Amino acid sequence: MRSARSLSPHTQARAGSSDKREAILRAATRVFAENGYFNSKVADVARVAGVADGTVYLYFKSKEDILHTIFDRNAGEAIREGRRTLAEISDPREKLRRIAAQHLERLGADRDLAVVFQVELRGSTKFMEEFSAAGLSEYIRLIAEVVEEGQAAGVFRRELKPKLVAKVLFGALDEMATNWILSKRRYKLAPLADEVLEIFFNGVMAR
Amino acid sequence: MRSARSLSPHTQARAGSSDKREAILRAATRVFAENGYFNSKVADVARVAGVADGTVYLYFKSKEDILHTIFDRNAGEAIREGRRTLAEISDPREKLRRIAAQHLERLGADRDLAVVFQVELRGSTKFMEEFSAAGLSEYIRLIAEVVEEGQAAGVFRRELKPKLVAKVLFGALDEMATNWILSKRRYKLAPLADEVLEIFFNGVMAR
DNA sequence: TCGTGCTGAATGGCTGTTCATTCAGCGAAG
DNA sequence: CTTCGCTGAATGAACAGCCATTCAGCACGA
Repeated sequence: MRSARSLSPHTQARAGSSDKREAILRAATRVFAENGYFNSKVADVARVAGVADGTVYLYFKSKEDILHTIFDRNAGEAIREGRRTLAEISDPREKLRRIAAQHLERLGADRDLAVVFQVELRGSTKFMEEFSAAGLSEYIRLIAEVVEEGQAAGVFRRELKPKLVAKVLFGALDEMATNWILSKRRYKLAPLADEVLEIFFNGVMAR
Repeated sequence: MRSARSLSPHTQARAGSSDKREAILRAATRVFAENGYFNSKVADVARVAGVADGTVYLYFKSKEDILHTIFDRNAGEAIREGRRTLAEISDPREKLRRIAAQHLERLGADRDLAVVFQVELRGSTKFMEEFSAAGLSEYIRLIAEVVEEGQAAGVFRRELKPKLVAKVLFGALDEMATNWILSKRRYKLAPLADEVLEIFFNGVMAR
């Protein structure tokens, strides 16, 4: 049922119902991040969320549905934010700078969520494919469009393939995020965006 | 072919024993690639390898041990090959070119193995950490050393951090590999090395 | 009293691992 | 050359524990 939430009109129930769903999602993100999706038990998620095992199934179809929801929510929001940002800027170089910064800021702001995105969602070709089809390819397209725009404007080299350029940038940022997660040393992720872009824009060759 | 029956009557042991082990590793690579590590049953691996379930445990301690062995073998060989190649070349730029080419050639040569490396081994922080500690960090170091060398020689920009430069290159190559796996369209992976390097060396900005 | 959200013990299927058993092939003895 | 134990690699049915999912009932507000 889609609207399992519509409770009594004048109570604060609105918050109650939604609360549990949110609690489960938050708990699942933490539990999946800590133990890995396949090693996580639904019972663990329920315990951390402070609800009974069965309650999880009042809000989600299955364990996998929880993972999907975590992905959909955050990927959707990220792409929406990206488009919004692009609309406000005209310089292609600056557009890429903002996209990269947002990318790393978002992941750097929530380590558990970052782990789920960088690690757990990639743990099987099945997830990878869905995940790739759902959000990743659109994200790459977003970047590639900015590259084309820059090429048209003459700021980016015209002989490069936009899609490939986009993947290179994404791959570099992705690697920063994965390294950050695995690193014992705690450092800020977001500032790396500029360092990556410096290489991406100007290359490593000495002039 | 399976024909590798016991060769000569007196030298059977080595080859025979090794055969089964190899068969299991090959089968596991395929099964893990197809179904994902966590969704693969030991029984499936055994069936594909043409041995009984129990036989798997004569050669491996556990299901996880199989995955580890697949990783150790191939990562070890890749790093050894990398070092060998570096020893034969002096130009840092050419060194990176060869490393990148080998990286993509190796993965492009065996799709199942590539899936295991790009997807299955990253499916949990536990694997990721071991995997990172075991081979990845050494590989990054290998690249970073070449970068330092290039900086000392004045061919690469001295203001860039070698480790970070290495990660950017690795990330870009890694992304090429992952995309290649997920792509329905069949294309050659290895040629992308030069396209990635063109961006990596010279950047995307128009002169 | 009803209705509703929630509970958590019970269920049932699944799968990694074990181990009692089989048997091919070997060397020794005749 | 033939016979005969013996060895240990290989087998695969059975085990044991795990865990996603269900559902009969509970508590509580209206």
